[in-house]
Amino acid sequence: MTVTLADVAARARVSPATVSRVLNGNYPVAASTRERVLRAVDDLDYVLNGPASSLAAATSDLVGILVNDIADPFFGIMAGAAQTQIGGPGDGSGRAGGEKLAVICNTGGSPERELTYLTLLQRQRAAAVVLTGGAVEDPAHQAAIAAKLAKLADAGTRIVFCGRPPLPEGDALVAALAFDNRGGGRRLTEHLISLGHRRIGYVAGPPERTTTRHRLEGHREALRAAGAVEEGGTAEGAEAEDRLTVHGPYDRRSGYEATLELLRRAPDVTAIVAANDTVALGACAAVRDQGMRIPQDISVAGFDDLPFSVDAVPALTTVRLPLFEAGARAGRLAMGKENPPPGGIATIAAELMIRGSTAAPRG
Amino acid sequence: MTVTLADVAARARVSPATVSRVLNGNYPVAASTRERVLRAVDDLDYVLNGPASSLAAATSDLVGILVNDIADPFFGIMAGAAQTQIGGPGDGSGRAGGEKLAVICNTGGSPERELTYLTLLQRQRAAAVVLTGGAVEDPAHQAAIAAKLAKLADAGTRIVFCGRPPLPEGDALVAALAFDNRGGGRRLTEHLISLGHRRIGYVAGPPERTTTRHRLEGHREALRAAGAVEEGGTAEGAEAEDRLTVHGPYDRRSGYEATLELLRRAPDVTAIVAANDTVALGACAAVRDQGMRIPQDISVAGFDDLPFSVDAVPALTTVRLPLFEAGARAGRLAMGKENPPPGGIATIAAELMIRGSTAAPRG
DNA sequence: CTGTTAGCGCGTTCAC
DNA sequence: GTGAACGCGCTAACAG
Repeated sequence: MTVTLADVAARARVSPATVSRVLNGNYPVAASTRERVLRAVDDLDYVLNGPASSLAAATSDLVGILVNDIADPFFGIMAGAAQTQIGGPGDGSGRAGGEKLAVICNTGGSPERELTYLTLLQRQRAAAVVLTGGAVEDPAHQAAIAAKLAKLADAGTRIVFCGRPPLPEGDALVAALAFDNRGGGRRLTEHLISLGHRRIGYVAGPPERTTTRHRLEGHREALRAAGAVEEGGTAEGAEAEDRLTVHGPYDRRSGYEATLELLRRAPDVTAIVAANDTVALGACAAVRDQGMRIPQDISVAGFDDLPFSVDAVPALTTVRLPLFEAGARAGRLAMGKENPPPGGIATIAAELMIRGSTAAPRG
Repeated sequence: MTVTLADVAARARVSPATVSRVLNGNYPVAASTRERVLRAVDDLDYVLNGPASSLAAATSDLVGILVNDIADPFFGIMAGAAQTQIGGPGDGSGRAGGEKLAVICNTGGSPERELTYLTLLQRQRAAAVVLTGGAVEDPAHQAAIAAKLAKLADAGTRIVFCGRPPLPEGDALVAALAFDNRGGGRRLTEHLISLGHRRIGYVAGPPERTTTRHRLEGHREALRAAGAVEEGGTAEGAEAEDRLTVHGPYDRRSGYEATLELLRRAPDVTAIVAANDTVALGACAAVRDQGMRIPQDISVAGFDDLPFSVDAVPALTTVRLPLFEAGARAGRLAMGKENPPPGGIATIAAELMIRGSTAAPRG
C-alpha cells in the first residue's frame, strides 16, 4: 500500500542504502545514480517515513516552541518569527527536503502542561526546544522543569529560552534571550515621574511570574529613586505600594476590572501603568467608562508595543520589545545557525515609546 | 545510556509486551502488575520512544494545525482553542499518557509552505490535520492540496477544515467548518445602507483567497439589492465597484494605505468597510490622520470581532465570528470525539455587532 | 491475563 | 561509489 525506500530502490535499480544516501545528501553519490533515484522518488510519490528514520537515526526533525498563550500576539509574533528560521524556505515543490518541523505548543501558562509538552517533545526526540515568555516562580516547578530540560539536553536536544530569564542554576545547557523587563519598567515610570506624576496605579500580571515581578520591580525602583513613595522596607511604604498595585491575568478584562478597583482605592491617582498593552487597553476602557479623559484626566501606559497599540486612541505610551527579532534569533539558535551569546545569556533592550496616552497631570 | 522498554520490563519482572500494554492502556492488565510496571517506569524515569512506537504502530500521536499567520489573533484564537481539545487535560504529573501532540504550523499564507507542511505531517504519519483560514483559489494549488490531502486521508490521517470552505470536489474525506463570510458581509453592508450610506469604500483582503472573495461578494450583494450601484454585469456598475474597492494584505498597514487611496479616488465616500478588524484599525488611523471624525464624518466597519475591537475608539462595528468555539469543535472533530456534521460540512453563523464606529452619514 | 515471536522502515557500519 | 547486513525500540499478532 504505502511506498517504502525499498520500492524506490527497486525501481531505480540500486540498493536501499543508496536511496537513503541520496535523500539525506550526506554521502557522495554519482550524479547519474542520484538522478535515477530522484526520478523514482517522484514517479512513486515516495514520502520518507519519519518515525522509521528518527528511530534509526536516534533524532527527529521536530523543533518545539512553547508559548503561554498563542491567542496573544505577544507570543504569536515570537513563535511565528522563530518558525521562519526553522521551517526553512521550502523549495516550492512541496517535496520537503531536510526541513525541520517547527511546532508550536500552547501551555496556557500552566506549568503542568509545560512539563507535559516537554515530555511529549522528549518522547519525540525533538531536535530543539524553544521556551518563550516568563516562567512561574514556584520552586517545585522550577526544579521539575530544570530536571526535565537537563534530560532533554542530555539526549541531544538543544534548549533555547526566549523572553525568559535563565535558570537559577545558570546551566550552561541553554542559550537564553532575556528581555530587559526591569529596565523597561523603570524607564516607563521615570517618564511618568518626569511629567509630574506621583500617585501611579499599577495593574500587574499574575503573581509568581518572572515577567510580572521584573516589570513591577522596575516600576518601584523608579518610584523609590524619585522619593515618590517611602522605602518599601518600611511598613508605610510597603502598604502604600500594595494599595496601588492590583494583580490579574494578562488580559483585557483584568485591565478593566483592576483599574476600576484602583480608582476605588485611590481616586487621586493621576496615572495607571499596565503590565502589558492588552491590559492597558482594558484600563483605557475603564477610565473612559468612568467619564475621565486620557491623558487629560489620567495617563495610561502599557508594555510590549504590540501592533495595535499605536492605533489606540490616544496612541499608547508603552515599552517596545523587539519580539520578532528575538523570536527569529531564538529560532536560529535552536537550529545551531547562530552561536550562543557569551555566557549563554543575552539581555534584549526595551525601548520606551512615548505617545499620546501620557501627559502631565492637571493642576 | 537511554532507558528502554526492556529495561522497565526487566525491573518489573514482566515481559516488554506487558509494559507496552500498561503504557497504552489498550489491553487488560492485572492491577498488581500494572502497579509494579508503573513503579519501574517512575524509578527509571522512563520515557517512551515516540518514533519507535509510531513505526511499530504505523501512526503517530501528532496532530497538525495549519494557520496562515500565527501572529494574527484570528488564527491564534482558533489554533489555541483546537489545541485545548487535542492536548488532553494532562494529569498534572507531566508524565504524558495517551495525549496527542497538537502542533501549530505557520504557513505565512504561502501555498508552497502549506504543501511542505502537509508533506512533513504526512512523513510523520500525523493522526490528524486541521487546516484553518481561507484557501488560495489558484486551481493548480487547489489540485495539489487536494491530491496531498487525499493521500493523507488514505494513510489514515483525519482531515478537518476550520473557517475554510470545502474542496470543490466535495470529497467525503474531510469535515469542514465554514464561516458564513458572505452572509456576514452582506448583513454588515445592509446595516450601513439602512443608516443611509450609498457610497461605501471597501478595503478587501488579498485577491484569490476564498475569504476575501466571499466577504466582498456579500458586500456587493447588499449594494446591488439596494440599488446603490448598478448591476455589476454592466460596464458602468463593474467600474464603479472596482473604483471603490482596494485589495491588500490582512494587516494594519494595508488598511491605512488603502483607505488613503480610497479617499483620494472617491472623496465623497461616507463609509469604509474593511476586510477584517486589523485592517479596520488601520483604516481608522488613516481617517483620523485626514482630519475626519469617526463616525460623524465617515463610518468604519470591520470583520471578525477580535478582542481588541470593542476597545477601539469608537468601538468597532463588525461581524462576530465564534473563533474559539469553531476551533474547539475542529479540535474535537480531529480527535474523533465528535461526529462530523451531516454532509461533512457545517456553516457557522456570523453575527453583526453594531457599535459606535458606524452612524448615519451627515447631511 | 501474560509471554514469545516477528517485523515496522530506515540509517549505518562494514566490505567490496 | 555502491551493496549487504544488522539493529534502532516498540507493537501486534499469536499462543498459552
